[in-house]
Amino acid sequence: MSDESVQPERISEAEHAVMEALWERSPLTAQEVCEEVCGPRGWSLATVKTLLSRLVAKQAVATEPDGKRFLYSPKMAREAYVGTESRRLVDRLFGGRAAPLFAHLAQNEALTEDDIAEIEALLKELKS
Amino acid sequence: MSDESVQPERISEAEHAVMEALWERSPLTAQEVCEEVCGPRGWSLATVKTLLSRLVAKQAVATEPDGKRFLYSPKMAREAYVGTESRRLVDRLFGGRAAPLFAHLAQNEALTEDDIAEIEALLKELKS
DNA sequence: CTCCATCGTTTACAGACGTAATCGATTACG
DNA sequence: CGTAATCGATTACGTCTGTAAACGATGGAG
Repeated sequence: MSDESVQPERISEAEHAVMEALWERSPLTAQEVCEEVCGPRGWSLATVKTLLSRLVAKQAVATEPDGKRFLYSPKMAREAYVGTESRRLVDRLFGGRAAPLFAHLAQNEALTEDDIAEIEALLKELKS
Repeated sequence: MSDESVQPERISEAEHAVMEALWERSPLTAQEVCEEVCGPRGWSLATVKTLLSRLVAKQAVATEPDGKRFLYSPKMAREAYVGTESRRLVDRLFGGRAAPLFAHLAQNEALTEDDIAEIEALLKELKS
C-alpha cells in the first residue's frame, strides 16, 4: 500500500564514497563521515553534507535525529549496490556473461595468485 | 614528440553504444550506425550524429572523408575500453581484487553452468 | 540570557550527458 | 541548371554530478 521502495535511484560515484564510509561504520554524523572521506578525496565538509542530502533524497541513507544534528545510516545494503553495479557492467560489456569478464581479467594479468586460488576454491564449492 | 594520446577521455554510456556498433563493423556512415542503434535505443539520427562528433572529439573514433560524408571507424580498441572499465569497477567495489567480484557473482546465481565450465577451463590453463 | 559554533537546508554554478533541432554547405537527381 | 535531400557542424536545453558557499535555526558555553 505504501508507495515505498520504488526502484532505487542510481548512486553516483562521489555518493558511493560516502556510502562506503557508512557501510564501514554507522550511524555517523556528517562530521564523522567527513573525517573518513574528506582527506582521501580532498573534499570539504560542505561537499559531504550535499552528498548526504542527496543520498537521503534517493532513499539510500536514513537519518535519525540526535539533538541538533543527524545520525546517518545506510538504508541500501552494500550487497544490493554491489550487485546492481556489477550486473550493469557485465551486461553492458560482456553480454551478461561472467565468463568473458573472467577471461578478460585473466588475460590482463589482473588476477593475482591469491585471486586464482580463491576462485578455484569457490569453484570447487559451487560444484559440490 | 607529438601531443597525441593524452590519457583517453572517458566514454559515456550512450557513446559506448555507438562504439559497439563500430567495433562490430567498420567503417560505417552515421546513417549506418543509426541503423544499428537507433532502433534498440529509441534514438534519432541527430542523436547518433552528436554522439559520433563527441567521440571524434574524444579521439575514440577516426573519420575518413567519402564524398560528402564521413566514414567512421573506432580508434580506441574495444580491449582497451573493456579493460579500463572493468578495472574501474573492480577497484571501486572490490578493492582491486577480482576474487571478491567472482565470489559475488557466484553467490548471486549470476554464473551459468557454462560460465562455470569456461572459467574452470581458463583456470586450468592459467596454472599451466 | 547572549553569542558563537555548528547543523541541516537552500542556492550556486560549471561541466558532462542525453537527446535533439537548426543551419549552411554540398551533392545527386531530375 | 536548379532544387530537394543529405551531410557535418553548431546551438539548445534539461538533468545529473561534483564541488561548494550562504543562510537561517539551534544548542552549548559563559
